[in-house]
Amino acid sequence: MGGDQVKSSKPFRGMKDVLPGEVERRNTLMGIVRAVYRAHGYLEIETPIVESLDVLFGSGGGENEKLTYRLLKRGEKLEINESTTADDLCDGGLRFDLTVPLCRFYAENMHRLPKPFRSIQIGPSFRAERPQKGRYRQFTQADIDIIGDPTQLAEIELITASGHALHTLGLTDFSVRLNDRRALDQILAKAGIEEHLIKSAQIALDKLDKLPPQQVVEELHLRGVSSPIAEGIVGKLTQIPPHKAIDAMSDLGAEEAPLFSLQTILQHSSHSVKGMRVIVDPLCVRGLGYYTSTVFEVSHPASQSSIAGGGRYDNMLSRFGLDSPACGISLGFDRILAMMDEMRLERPKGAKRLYLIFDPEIELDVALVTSREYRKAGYLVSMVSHRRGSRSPMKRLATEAEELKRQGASEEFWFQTLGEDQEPRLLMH
RNA sequence: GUGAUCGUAGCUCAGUUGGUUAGAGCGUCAGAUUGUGGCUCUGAAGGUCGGGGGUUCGAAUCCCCUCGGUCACCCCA
Repeated sequence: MGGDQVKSSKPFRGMKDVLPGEVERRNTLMGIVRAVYRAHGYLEIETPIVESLDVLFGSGGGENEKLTYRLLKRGEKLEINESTTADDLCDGGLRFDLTVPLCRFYAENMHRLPKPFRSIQIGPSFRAERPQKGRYRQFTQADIDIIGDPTQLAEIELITASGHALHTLGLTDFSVRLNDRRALDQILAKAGIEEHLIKSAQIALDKLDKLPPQQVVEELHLRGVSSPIAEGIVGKLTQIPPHKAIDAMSDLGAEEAPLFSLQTILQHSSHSVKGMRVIVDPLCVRGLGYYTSTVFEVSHPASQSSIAGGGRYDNMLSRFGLDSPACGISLGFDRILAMMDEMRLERPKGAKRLYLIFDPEIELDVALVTSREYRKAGYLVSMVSHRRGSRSPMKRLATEAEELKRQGASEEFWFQTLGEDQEPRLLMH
């Protein structure tokens, strides 16, 4: 080490350290989500954070390729001199979501899995984007997926379970926007938009809930849609009354199959969770290319960006030679946490943390026995060594407890000084 | 990836038109005091002013580059 310059201790760009109090809180909330999902019959799995680029870019990669962290080949396979493109140098990458790995996992292990398979996956994904509020380069997703159910029952179950999870976290007033890509495709085709522009046009139309219509018309034009068509379609789509979306979509040229599907999902999921609103929104698009029909997005007034999203991706398993329908929804865990922080939602009381203050010179044995008893009784016990007569540790303990609470911990803090107190006394809650 | 903005002690920030040894509060450490624990008093430690280069007699302060944070776009959890 001698002579080396001191290294920066900051985390890598876009990455975050997580402090003890935050971890407490994350674990608590994650536990709630996990418990709700398990109660709905889902089974938790884990997949590696690294997948081969072949798997990750299986189809239409597009935007994903840019956002993927790649792993250099190792050893002799790494031929820097003869390689010309990044992809020649790399064979693996960090997953950018949990859906692609799930499909690979299912294809590999389906013989040992129930059918249909309801999975839970909670873990980090990585995207090489420029960091921003509510956008990190590493972020935690909590996914549930159903593989092997082609009916709308899958969507209904997913919406119900994730709504239930959000509700159990203490959230209300969130809404699920629901759409079917096939319907929007049909509407746009009917409106005269050329086949190859439909995808692009949808991305522009997705912004209608944030931008003024005129701006969206301009963007459509930039993307190659002629002005009269752009104005026409924007005009019609913005006039759709929320409660008659399905009828309106039918009038605009959407066919029966997707509309019936939407109707079924809407009907059975809209009253399934208290505090959750489900609406059909013909403008809900979602960027990921792999969705085939149903898409949904969950938003909350306290968060600018969506807090969950998902949809049906019936073709993805075909990458692995399977012909299975699949559908899933992903909670943006970090976003939900950040939002709940800002809302200053009341937190459920956590465990009791006890500082057991003792004099190491005369009471070590008593302290060890006592702390074991308190642990058995359910306390989280920290032994605090403090020589009798020296400065009281109370201030330090109080300050540290406050810091933990600031970070997000929700436990009660207790203390007991051996030789003085007969029982734990409340420090703060 | 494009654009904007910011970056001073562990934390929150001051720092006047560039001018002598860069400040405060909180926290930390030491000592004193306090008979109901986190009070009070005194003192101390702690800063390559994100990093590098330039302009200048002289830069935290002006210019360039770079790294990092924040925000918008893109896209998305």
